[in-house]
Amino acid sequence: MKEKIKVHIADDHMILIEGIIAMLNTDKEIKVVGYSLTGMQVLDWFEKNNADILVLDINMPELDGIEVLKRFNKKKGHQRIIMLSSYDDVKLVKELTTYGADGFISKTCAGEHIIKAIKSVYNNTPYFSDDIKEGLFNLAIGQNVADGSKPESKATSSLTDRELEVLKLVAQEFSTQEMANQLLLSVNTVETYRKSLLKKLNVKNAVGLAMYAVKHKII
Amino acid sequence: MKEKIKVHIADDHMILIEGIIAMLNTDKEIKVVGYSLTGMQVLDWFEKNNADILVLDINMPELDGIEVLKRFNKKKGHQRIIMLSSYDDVKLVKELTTYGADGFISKTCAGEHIIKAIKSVYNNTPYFSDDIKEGLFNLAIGQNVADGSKPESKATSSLTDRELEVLKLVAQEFSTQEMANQLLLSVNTVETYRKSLLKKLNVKNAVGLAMYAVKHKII
DNA sequence: GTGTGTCTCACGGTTTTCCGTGAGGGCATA
DNA sequence: TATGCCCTCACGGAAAACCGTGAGACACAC
Repeated sequence: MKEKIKVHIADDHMILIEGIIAMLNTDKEIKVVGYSLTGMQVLDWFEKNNADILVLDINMPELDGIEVLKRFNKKKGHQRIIMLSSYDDVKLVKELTTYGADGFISKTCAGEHIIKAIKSVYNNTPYFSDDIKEGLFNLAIGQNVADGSKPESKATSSLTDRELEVLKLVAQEFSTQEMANQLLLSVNTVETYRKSLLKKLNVKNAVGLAMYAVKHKII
Repeated sequence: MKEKIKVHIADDHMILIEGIIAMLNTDKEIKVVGYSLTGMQVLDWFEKNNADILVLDINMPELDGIEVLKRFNKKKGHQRIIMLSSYDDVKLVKELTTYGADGFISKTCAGEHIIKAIKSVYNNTPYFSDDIKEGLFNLAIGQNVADGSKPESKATSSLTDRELEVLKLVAQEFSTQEMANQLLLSVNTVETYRKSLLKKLNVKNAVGLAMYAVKHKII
């Protein structure tokens, strides 16, 4: 009998982790060897231990799955990573694959997909759950395919400190005037940052900024 | 041997449901007799079937747990309801208990708490998980207890169909003019809905609306 | 049949956002 | 030292959002 596939699970919901463990343990070829509730825990765990597969939730407080993925990639061994997405982070898929994600499953799909995904990526075959595929398809036919994602995500981390501050405040319903007071800046200056953000993030208005902040866990 | 406690589970994440089922089935006194992925499914299910306990997620698309709870209460039989909260909906606890919620558990706590909660409320003892208790405590000492939450959350699910449509569009960066075109309405009318939303949801601007939509999984 | 609520629209006014453009100072690095 | 990037601020104008108020039509419930 060959060795079992060693899996580590990261999600901020203990209940979900327990559920996945219970499910995975019904499969003879898979063994859960650890879990983490935060991004930091994941990195810590992999300092001292190892697993073949990391099932990684995108949405976690503090250090989110995206950030973990990025840091992981740098010193990546032979581990494969499956991203768990809570809402449809379809736009992120392309970007995250470049960072080394090997599979995507949405939490809304049945648990058996996790087992499928694990076995698939373990055999070097990327796995995408059906709704992710569908989302990608819709994205492709709905708008231009070969543009947005790249420059948009490229800009993602190219925000300056001030821009980031303003972005956070915008997403908290503050007006330009209020932000100026809070940051001890001129209203004009805050407006400049706002304009810069609109352009960089390629959104139409403050709502777009707020949604961006949510998606990227800036707030 | 006495009859098992019949449980119905409602959550929009299939994986979570499967996990909870796997866990609950390890307990001899509990039996999962059904599950739902949406609020509507819950109501439909209880039209034809019955359970002792309903484990109800607060955050579900379309008809959320709060609304289900309200409608449920009206024609409630002897069922007990345990609310599953994903983020700390501490402010809602008081209100939801008045609507008939018998227990609260946060998804961040271990799964065994669900079992405890089920047995507890089945014996007519309300159950609150530790972090919910802690949250309530912090709320109590941190700020005034008996204020805001009521009017704010009361409005929560009392949005009309049109308001909900507008809310969705606002959260997608559409301007009033664009919404008017899309909904075949006058700009004035759309503005009316927008104003109504601002008041009902007690937010300051479009960003507030968008954030509300995100929190309540309307988009 | 009288109220309650939703949907629809209007008007006038204030405030805020959005847009373009320009510009000086500081700091790093090529 | 020159180039580039960031931070800071300004002005003027167009567009949109925000605010209050009122009102007609329809439906449903008490």
